[in-house]
Amino acid sequence: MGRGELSSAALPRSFFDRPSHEVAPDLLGRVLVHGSVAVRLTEVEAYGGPGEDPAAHTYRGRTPRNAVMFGPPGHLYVYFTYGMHFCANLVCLSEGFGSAVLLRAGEVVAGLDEARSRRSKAKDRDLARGPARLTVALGLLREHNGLDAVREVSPAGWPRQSATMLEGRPVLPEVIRSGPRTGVSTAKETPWRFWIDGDPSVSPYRAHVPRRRSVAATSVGEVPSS
DNA sequence: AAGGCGATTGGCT
DNA sequence: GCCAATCGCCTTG
Repeated sequence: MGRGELSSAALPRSFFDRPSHEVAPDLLGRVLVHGSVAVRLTEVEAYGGPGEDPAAHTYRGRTPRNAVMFGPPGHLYVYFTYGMHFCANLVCLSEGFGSAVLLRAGEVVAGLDEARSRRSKAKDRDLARGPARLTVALGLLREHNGLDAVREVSPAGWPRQSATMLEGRPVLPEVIRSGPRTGVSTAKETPWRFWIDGDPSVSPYRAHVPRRRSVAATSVGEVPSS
C-alpha cells in the first residue's frame, strides 16, 4: 500500500486544545503517520484534564517522566512501562493541564510491509491491536517522546523522525462505543475508553488484576498461615 | 535505601 | 485462563 492513498490533510493544533475526553472520540477513524507506516485509530482512552483523574500519570503533579503531558497540545507523550513496552499518547489542552489520549489500537493502512517486519509473528489484524503493539508497528520509541504530531503533510513524504496526525475519515457517532478504561486500578467507572463498534482491530477489554506478590517476597520470612 | 507495582504482552495449560 | 518477563518511577521508611 503506497503513501499516495493518504490524501488527507493534517489535523490543526486547535483540534487538540480541548479536554482529552472530548478529543478522544473525535480521533477514531483518524490516521497517525510515522515514517513509512500509517495507522487508522480504532480505540483510544482519555486521561487527565481540568478535573481530578486518579488514573492519569499526571495525577500527582509534574515529574520528569510526565512533563510532556503538561506541555503544548498535539505532541506525542511516549512512556515506558512494565520494563519492556512503550505506549503513545497525544497531548491535549493548553500547557499546564496534564491531559492526553492513549492510542490503544488501530488498523495499519500504509507501510504494511514495514509493520509486518517489526511484528513478524503477528497476524495483520493484530499488528496494532493494543497500545504497545501500536507503538511497535509505527516504530515509536523513547526518543519520540515530545515529538510534534502537528505538521504540514509534505508531498515528498514523511521524514523518518516525524509524526503527523491526519484528518482521516471521522466515524459516525452511531458506531462509537464507550466504557471503562482498560487495566486501570482507580477510577474504574469513568467511561473514557472509546472504540469503533465491531472493528476487528479493537483490543479485548481487560479489567485491572492486582498482581500476586513475588515468590521472593512471599517465601522469605513469611509466617505460615494456620 | 528499598520495595511495590504498572494505561502490557505472549506463551503455555 | 494464568502467569512470568523486566525496569523505571514513585512512595515509604
